[in-house]
Amino acid sequence: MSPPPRITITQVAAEAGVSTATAGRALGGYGYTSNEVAARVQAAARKLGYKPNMVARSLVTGRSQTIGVVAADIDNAFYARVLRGIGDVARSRGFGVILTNSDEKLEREKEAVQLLLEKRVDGLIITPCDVQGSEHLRSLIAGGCPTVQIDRAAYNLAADSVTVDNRGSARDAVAYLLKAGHKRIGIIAELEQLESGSLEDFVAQTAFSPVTPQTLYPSWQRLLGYLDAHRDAQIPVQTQLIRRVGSYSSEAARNEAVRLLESGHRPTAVFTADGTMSHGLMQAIADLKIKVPEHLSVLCFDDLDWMAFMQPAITSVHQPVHRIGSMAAELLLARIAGETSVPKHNVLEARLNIRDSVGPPP
Amino acid sequence: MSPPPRITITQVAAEAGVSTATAGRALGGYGYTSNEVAARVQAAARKLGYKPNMVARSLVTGRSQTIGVVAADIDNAFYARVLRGIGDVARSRGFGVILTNSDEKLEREKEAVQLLLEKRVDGLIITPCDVQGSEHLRSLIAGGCPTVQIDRAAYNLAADSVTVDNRGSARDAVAYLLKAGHKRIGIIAELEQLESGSLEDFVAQTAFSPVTPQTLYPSWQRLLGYLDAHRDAQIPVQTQLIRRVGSYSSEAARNEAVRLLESGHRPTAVFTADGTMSHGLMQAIADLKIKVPEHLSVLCFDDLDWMAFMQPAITSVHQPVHRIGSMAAELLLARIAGETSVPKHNVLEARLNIRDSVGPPP
DNA sequence: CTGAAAGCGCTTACAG
DNA sequence: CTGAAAGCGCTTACAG
Repeated sequence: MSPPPRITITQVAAEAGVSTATAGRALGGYGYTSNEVAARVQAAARKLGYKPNMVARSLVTGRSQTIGVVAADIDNAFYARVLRGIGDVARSRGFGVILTNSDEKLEREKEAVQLLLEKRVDGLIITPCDVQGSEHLRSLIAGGCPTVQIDRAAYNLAADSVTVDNRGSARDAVAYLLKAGHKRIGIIAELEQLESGSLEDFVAQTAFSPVTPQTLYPSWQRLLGYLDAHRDAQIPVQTQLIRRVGSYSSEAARNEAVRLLESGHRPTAVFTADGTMSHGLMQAIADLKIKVPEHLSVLCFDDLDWMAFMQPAITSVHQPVHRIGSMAAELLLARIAGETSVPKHNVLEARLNIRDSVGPPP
Repeated sequence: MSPPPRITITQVAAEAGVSTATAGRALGGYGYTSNEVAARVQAAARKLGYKPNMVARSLVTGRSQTIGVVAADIDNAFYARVLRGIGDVARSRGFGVILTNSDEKLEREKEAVQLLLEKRVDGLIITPCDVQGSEHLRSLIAGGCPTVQIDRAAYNLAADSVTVDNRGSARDAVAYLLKAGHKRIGIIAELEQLESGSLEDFVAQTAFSPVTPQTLYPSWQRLLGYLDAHRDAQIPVQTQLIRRVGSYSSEAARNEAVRLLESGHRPTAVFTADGTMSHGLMQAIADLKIKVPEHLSVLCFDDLDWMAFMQPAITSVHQPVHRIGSMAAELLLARIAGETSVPKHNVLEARLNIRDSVGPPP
């Protein structure tokens, strides 16, 4: 009933009649061993049911064969799929994955990074929840911990990143709606933090000078694409059609969407800037019993083709989410293995998934 | 540019002018220290930027403050949410979580368990992919590793489990459809493995003797509930309405649903036994342009209220998925802390989420 | 309350 | 190719 004592390499060595050093070499895949001795040691290990203790190995080698992940929220389908990509790569390379959630809270993120550091991960993949205040990330990297950012890239941080072309894909999506004849296109997006100035300032300012998108969060970058498309088509932007939800909450998005659709300025089409916003819009449409696309055209950022199951079908922008994860993991493992080229910002293309459902304005 | 050397407790001790033992006591939260010394050590630690090395601590204490999770597929919303529950509890108790995927493959599951064992997790939470052939789990537990099963419980395994009342909730759901007047109710479920005998045998057999549900997979248990409801209502079961998809694939479910809905025996209502099957059915309904509930009533097992956004709304069975995860984690942590009562099979209730959409048969 | 010593289970130079 | 010794960074008895 009591847990049987674990077998150590010392016991295997004794059983095989060799030193622990030799047993280690025969079992651990390092150093040289004669075939004869190796076989004897392996037989002894099998006989005793020896399992290596990676904790001890980590202590001496200084490497844990583990990567840490700080996701915003694993219960969000985007991160779930990203994690799948990470996990697939990690498994194939014999690495473990430690998962934490930040909930977009800086405090949580710091705690998570702290935990991962104490557990001595060999590197980490993170969704920085604040692209400005990333002092702890800076010191992390200064401390020599390989780090890959995902979905966002903190300003001025010398770390790799894997993101999607937010601005370009949003531009394409909105251009598609404009081309179908829509002139009043709503946008529902998170758009929480802005370094300074109001939304109106932001819109006015970008009409003249191109903003550096590096400093912006994905939702702001997607808004930029929305503005780009309007400028290209020479259609004026109406700020009351731009709706800031303020958080990644489908409930909040639903409320904001209802307000937009019930306002006196009801758009003829709506663009949602991420899967959560899309979720909220769908609820609002169901609440208000609006027919798509007869009464309203919809173009969703739809990470996982959820919306594809909706009746009627809607047009969507599809991100290569699994690829984001696998690419980040591959990059990180390369860094861990000693790849020392300068940090790269990898931007993946999103795909506009045309269906039969963007109609002309009613 | 080179990674600055890590600070160890030895250096902190030197800086504070005490022994490493004392420094450890002041920093590690064990043993006694005078306030004066503790303060001096903490000051030294802060000054040098000391971060404890949990790997070293683990080696000596034999505990890693980490739990391992073997999920079938983190990209499945069910597991993503379960993992959220696990992660929330783990974080609040200072534990890390190592995640692995088995993809319902026994080989993968074994590798995953092996990895977790080598990393010396303090316990693990697992979705056994085979409720019969669980020899490796048996030896795991014999080895003294606290283990909690989730979603399924392997036959005759002396380990805790957290599952939902599959049979009861399916019975209630199907009874609801029967009460609305439906007599031809299709069921779409995974129903892959069966110990022995055909589906027909299974149905015939349960008409007389109650099967022990412990030995069954969730999808079979839900089929049992389907059969229960029919027996209670004295409505004969038609086996051609029972569709075995054979895997947790929404694509396969879609094909099977199309076949069911295009067959000469088209049902007036369909019950889907899990989120993936529900997904597939929705696609089939869109493919065939079937109107719900005018042409077909639908009752879905809908873990995450995905279906709730569908137009029109459908009735669903909602599982307490986050709770499954948090409960499993709490149970596991209690075991790790030394709780030694006999293993418990915890069965959570699923909630029938009535909407306005189950109509009478057309 | 504090320190010297031993030890957790491995790997790593260093001799041979 | 193999072994004796030292050491990774902590914690744990054991004295004092």
